[in-house]
Amino acid sequence: MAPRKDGSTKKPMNRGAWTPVEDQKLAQCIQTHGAKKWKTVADKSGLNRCGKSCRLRWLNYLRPNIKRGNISDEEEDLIIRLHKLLGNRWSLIAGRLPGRTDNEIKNYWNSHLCKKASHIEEKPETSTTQETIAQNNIVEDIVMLESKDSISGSVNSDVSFDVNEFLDFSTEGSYGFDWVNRYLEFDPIQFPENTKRSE
DNA sequence: AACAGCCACAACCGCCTTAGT
DNA sequence: GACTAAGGCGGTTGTGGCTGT
Repeated sequence: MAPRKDGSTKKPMNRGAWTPVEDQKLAQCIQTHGAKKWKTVADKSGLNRCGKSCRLRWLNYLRPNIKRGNISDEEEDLIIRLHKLLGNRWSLIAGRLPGRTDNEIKNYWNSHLCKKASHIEEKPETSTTQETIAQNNIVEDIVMLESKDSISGSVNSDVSFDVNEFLDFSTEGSYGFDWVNRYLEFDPIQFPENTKRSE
């Protein structure tokens, strides 16, 4: 077997499905060391798993407040809309869906929504040039906001929403749908002022 | 009942970015 | 500024379960 790219040529790491015992050990270790120092967590847990693997397991499965399965129609609709805006930026999309992981959304997209979306794509009755330009601006806004998490308040004077509110999905109730409705439910013909920024 | 094909999901891989020195 | 290790992300693969024949 060729040496792994991560440089670990020594003792082989555990791979494959996680056992309940491993989950328990990992959770305990994260409680002690925090969910950030994955190298430390991997070392101290004694699981013989790499940091990456621990991180993935925690983020996708063990993390508290995680929602599993039963993606609602509302969430599904949001995923489709966000994917139309953001493309395969799964982590960004997941950031708008509290309790959902990028991996889960990615899987759900690939297995459920990919065909559905391409169906919709085949008859792009609502896609106008104006809307496309507006959507591109929204994507730029989102990416920019993600990179400016230290800045509070309005980043772009043309964008009339609060950044902290925009990025705060910590509360179960907020759900993150308001902002997207504000963006996505506008009709460029009915609300031409929404597309002004593209001029 | 047995088998093949399909589907869903967990996990891994490799690349890129970021942080630390 | 250069280098290295770790983290983060998207793409891909492996596998178990389900369904149809």
